Amino acid sequence: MHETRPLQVHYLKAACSSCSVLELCLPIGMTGAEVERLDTLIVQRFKVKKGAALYRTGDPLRSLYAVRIGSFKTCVVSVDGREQVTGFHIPGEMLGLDAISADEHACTAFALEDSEVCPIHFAQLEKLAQTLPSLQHNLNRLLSREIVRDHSMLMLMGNMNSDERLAAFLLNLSQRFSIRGYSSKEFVLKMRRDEIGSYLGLRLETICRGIAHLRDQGLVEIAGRDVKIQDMEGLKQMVAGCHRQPR
Amino acid sequence: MHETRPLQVHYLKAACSSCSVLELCLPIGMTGAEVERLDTLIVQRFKVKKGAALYRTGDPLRSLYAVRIGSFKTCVVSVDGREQVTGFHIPGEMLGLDAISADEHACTAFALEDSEVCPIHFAQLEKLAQTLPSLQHNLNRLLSREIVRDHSMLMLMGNMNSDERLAAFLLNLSQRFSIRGYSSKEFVLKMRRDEIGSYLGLRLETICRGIAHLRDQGLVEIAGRDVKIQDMEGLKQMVAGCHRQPR
DNA sequence: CGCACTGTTGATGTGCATCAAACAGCGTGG
DNA sequence: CCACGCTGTTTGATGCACATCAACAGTGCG
Repeated sequence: MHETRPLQVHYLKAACSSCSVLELCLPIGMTGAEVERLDTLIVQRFKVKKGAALYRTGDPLRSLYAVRIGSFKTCVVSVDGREQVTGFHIPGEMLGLDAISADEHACTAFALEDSEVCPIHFAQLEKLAQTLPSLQHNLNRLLSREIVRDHSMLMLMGNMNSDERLAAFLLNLSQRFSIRGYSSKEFVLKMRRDEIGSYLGLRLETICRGIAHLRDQGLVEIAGRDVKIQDMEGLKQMVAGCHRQPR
Repeated sequence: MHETRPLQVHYLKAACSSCSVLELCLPIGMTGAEVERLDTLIVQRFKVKKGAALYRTGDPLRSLYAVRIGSFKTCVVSVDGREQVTGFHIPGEMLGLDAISADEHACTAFALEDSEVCPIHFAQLEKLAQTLPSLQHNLNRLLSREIVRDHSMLMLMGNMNSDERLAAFLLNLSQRFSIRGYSSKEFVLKMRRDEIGSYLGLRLETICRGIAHLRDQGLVEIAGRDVKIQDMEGLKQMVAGCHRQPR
């Protein structure tokens, strides 16, 4: 559902000097010299332990973060402490974009496993972007892509039944892994069932049953957190007629 | 739910020269001289008839649009033609931000009534933004604010029951009208029940029943499309404990 | 006036939440 | 080594919120 368009990987330069995944985020389409200037913003990568928060709702916006290794979930939390997962993030994806709105983070980002991020000082990024049109353009696109992604999620929440949501979720993950050079047919879920459930607007039990349904139809093979997609086309068809009542 | 922070109206200049509402969108915090330069981008406002599309999914991105008069809905449409309303837009709000992602519009914008918009040529806007840091910053914030708004909607879709969703919807509209100098307690819904339903992930009948419930509790008085909020605090409490199971 | 569109309300059905119980994996400590 | 507690996953039974189906009322317009 998210990021329906693949990033233009073939347009990339070596990218952000030594980083192996940043080539998938900000520097798309920038020249080597430009990327080197972007490089100066990134003071030092750092690690985040599994379960730890990279930032929390209300924290002042200092940096955006590019995931280098590992994975994160972002969630908004209500007054009474319950959470809605708003996204999962794998290497090459950017965290913290919603903080630009009010100069403070509007959600909390938790590491799903031991992870590593590149902080990108935002004030400096904005400043640099003034002199690098392509950088500015990429930032705009990154922000806009997040909006498109969220609209797809709204479509999912408003119009799809539980099995379709699950299929869409798996397809989306598959696609994102594929872009990053991992297998699109075999991967590992780093999040728990209840986190998938929150993300998709369902209970964890419903996720389990959905998995069973997809398995019964021979579409996937899921054991614990290991996923094997057996019928990609079948999954896609499931999402294509993406309404409660196909009639 | 959306736009939880009011725009900084008191910081404004006369704004976009002669325009009365653009002071609420892009030029926030810009100097008079800067606004005049922004002004050069807006070649001519134009009208959109009720029911007509301002742009459609797949249209190339030429301009962003600021709503000057009237109102719009934006929707994404699935293969089989059904739609999910992703937002409603009133004067001073920007349309088309999701098109930046791929240089083409990712949704369709319909006028809910006879309306008027200011097209802002995007390529020129980006170019101008290079020399006007505050303009660039405002664009970034606009994009980010849309992301925050969408995350609130996801929270709503994932965690609120039908009556709470309706209350949140009315409060949000109220707040936005208030920011724009209209009454926060009395306003007119420009959209149909089924459009509200699509937006909130509910059927139109459920919207009707929700309205009846809020009326029975003495929170609002709704006749047709005329809304009078009678107990703002009561509505807010309804949304505050925003979960299916307050326990 | 007649027709199309929109909104309201009632009756019925169902998809998913909820409640409950059992199981699998896994590290810890006796 | 096994017993254990803990976390996460799976599956079954039941109930409810909302969808669906249906009938009708109000409104506006050619």
